[in-house]
Amino acid sequence: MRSKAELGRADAVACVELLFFAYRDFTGDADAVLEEYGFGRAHHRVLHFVSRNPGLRVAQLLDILKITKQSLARVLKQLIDEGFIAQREGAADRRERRLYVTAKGGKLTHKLTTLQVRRIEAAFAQSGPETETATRRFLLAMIAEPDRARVEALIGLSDRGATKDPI
Amino acid sequence: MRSKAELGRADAVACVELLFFAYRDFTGDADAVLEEYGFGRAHHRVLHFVSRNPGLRVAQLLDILKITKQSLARVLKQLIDEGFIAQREGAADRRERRLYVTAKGGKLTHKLTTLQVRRIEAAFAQSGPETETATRRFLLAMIAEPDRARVEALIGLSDRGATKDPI
DNA sequence: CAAATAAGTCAACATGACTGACATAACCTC
DNA sequence: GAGGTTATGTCAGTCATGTTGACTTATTTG
Repeated sequence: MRSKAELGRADAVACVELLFFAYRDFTGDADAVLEEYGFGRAHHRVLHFVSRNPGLRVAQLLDILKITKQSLARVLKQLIDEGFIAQREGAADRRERRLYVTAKGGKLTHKLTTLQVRRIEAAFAQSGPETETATRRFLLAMIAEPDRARVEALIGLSDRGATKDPI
Repeated sequence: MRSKAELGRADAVACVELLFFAYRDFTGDADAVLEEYGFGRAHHRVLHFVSRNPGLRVAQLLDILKITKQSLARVLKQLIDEGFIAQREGAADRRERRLYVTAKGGKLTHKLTTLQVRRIEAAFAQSGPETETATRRFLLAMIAEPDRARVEALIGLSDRGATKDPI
């Protein structure tokens, strides 16, 4: 029992390690499946965000992922060439290449998401369902502004709607 | 209000994204400092775990990091050459090269840890101190066995003792 | 002494980041 | 309509960090 609401350094260090191991295993499930397709985590991120935001522009995706367009180009090209992602000209601005997952891409994304969702659900089942709200508030608070607001809006939307799965 | 204690898929997907963004920003603070030293995240991980477990054997470190010894060799050699980590022969078994942070290495580790701890503390301050226990339980539950037990023991120890900072 | 173990090393390779420079098409503004 | 801006794509080279496979050395253990 510490007197203050403040964390001891040791407690915070524990969280550092928890985050490291939790994230490593969180991504591990999907990594294994991706390997079968010859894809990596970079492909997964692209699939995920395109699937979640159909019609996403390349520039927006770059902003979300915080990588350079040269880095994105390689994985995006592969995903397009192999038919997981499709591009369509923007209706208003024909310079834009709006990104969409194809049926094939949506299927893979769904498979990957399901793995991650399962681990999260299993974790909450074990830690107690009441830990969900707290965890979400903490994770959101960990995100640096100005992304926090954007993420809040992103997940805020999906919280309400029906299961708007990408496929 | 969902009728069950079960998460909706949309809620779990929200957690997927929260984890992605939270982890990205969590590591970002330290990455910036590491760059000044010409180090990367790999060096940070080595420093962290050696600092937390003085006298760690190479084989144990490999097991924690789940990388090959050839991968470790490169970063470890740099850290040793530049005086951040020291090796000492095992007392009982002279084949072992027990790893320790030097004063220099401890200082850097402390600096990096402080950055991460600050973000975590700021996050809890914002999400409410009552979210701490819940978050820690969730993160622990996210870790796959058999690591979960090991991590539990690791942080369990440090939870109690006085601030056993590595330097 | 032989075998197993702890660690180190050499070489080659893959992935996914990066910088910098430049190309193309479409839009916008004067 | 010319000229600048924007969205995107691409070429070329580099770096960090991971991989496999093969082999060495020192030491402990059976």
